Amino acid sequence: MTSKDKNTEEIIKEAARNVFQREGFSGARMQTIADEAGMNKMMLHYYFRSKQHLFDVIFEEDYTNLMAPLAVILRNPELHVEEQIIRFVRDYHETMIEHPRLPLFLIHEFAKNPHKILEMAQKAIPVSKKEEPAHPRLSATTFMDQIKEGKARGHYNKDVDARQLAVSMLGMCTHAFISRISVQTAYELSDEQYLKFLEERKEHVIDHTFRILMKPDYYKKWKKKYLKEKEQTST
Amino acid sequence: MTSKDKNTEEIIKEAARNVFQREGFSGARMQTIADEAGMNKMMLHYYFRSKQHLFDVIFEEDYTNLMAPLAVILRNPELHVEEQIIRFVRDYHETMIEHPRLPLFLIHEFAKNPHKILEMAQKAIPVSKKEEPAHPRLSATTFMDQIKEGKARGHYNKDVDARQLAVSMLGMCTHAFISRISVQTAYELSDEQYLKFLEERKEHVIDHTFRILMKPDYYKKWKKKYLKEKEQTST
DNA sequence: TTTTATATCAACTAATTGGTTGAACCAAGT
DNA sequence: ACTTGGTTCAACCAATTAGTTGATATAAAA
Repeated sequence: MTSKDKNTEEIIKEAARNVFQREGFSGARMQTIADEAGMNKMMLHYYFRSKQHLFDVIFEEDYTNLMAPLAVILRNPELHVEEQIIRFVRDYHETMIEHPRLPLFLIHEFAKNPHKILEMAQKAIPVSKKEEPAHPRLSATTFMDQIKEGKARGHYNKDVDARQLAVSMLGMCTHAFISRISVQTAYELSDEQYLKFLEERKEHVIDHTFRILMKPDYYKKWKKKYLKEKEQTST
Repeated sequence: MTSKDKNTEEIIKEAARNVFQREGFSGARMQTIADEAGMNKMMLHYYFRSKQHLFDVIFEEDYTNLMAPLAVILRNPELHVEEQIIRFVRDYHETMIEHPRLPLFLIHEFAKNPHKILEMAQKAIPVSKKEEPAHPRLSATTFMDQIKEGKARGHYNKDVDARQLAVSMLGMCTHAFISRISVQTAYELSDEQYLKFLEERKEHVIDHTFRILMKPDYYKKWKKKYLKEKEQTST
């Protein structure tokens, strides 16, 4: 039955996702996945042939569904940098609150197998025609250029480095998820409190990023406008 | 011979360190370690009994020698927060430029085995007497209190959250190391260029952190003082 | 020189773990 | 009823890998 097929396939993927994200590729055991899926080990091979293949399917799915859309925001030439940042940070947090182990999982496997995964990234994020196809890019010229422009207009700090800023922003996003246990232990937070911390963090990271990027006057103006907008959307 | 003993022991540890940091515990193979140490696999067991024990020795060594001293900076009641931040960020970068795989390695193993590693952390960083011994802490009350005081004096932004700031600072520190390949690929940097990027980053992260923390006027004053001091020390 | 303790290795064992087999099951289609 | 197709499983196999053995070298101690 194809309907039941699809179902068990999904069950397996869900279990595999959990185990892989928890243990990494080499730490994961097919038996563990089978157990958590509540079925025989054979099923995994029946539907996905090998551990490697099962992993690839899941990794690619996670990457394309969850990470790639985020990367795309920062390459969207239709959006102003400030809007790019706001959307990226928000979407990032909303996605990762649903998949808290994803950041560390992706980064770890990425580090262990850069070549293979860069290829996948290239497929998942189609490079726009104008750009050099030689090297895959993860963040964007657009982003950089717009910051240059903001400096010229006197809105942004002249001594801020766009590349350094981007790394800082990403770091601020990832760290709360990647180092969850340290943070939770250090601040003695329950799971619910930690969730609240993450929800709040979203707006803090936006704020932090803009404090780095913008000149004080422009920041104040932006903040006022931003708070007003937020109040309108929340009512 | 005890002198030769010490030597081979060090050789093994060095090889193991590399392999473990590269592959993680479950990805590492005893044979690989033996190969990279240029000796028989038996030697590893002769000197360190088991894979787990070898791993523990190295992990604890790395943690106590490299991470613990950094954590201690943020709990030092003798130092002003601003000085704490400057020293932490600098030391962090200097340490990790020497051991670029360490951050991801520690975080990954930490996430896989929080309980065991929290115990180790507790041993490595003796908790000062006044504090509640129940839960191990990674960052500090001192840090928090001083920021409160800075706000009261009107130096720091009232709406900055000390905990959020700490996570942001740590994230800004770690991310350049943890996501090296992404960053290097995105910006198309050679290894030397990446090293330069990291060297520069040190000062950027300090700057970013203070831009988040301080009110514009106070930041300007600090910056002026800071640049003057830097020029003096570099001559 | 002989003894003794440590260090080293090639070859082996034991345990783990990814992957396979062949039989049973089950739900259409005839 | 019975054939056919995909689905499921317990038991098995093969490969990998942590850990051991027993023999040999070496060099200090007697």
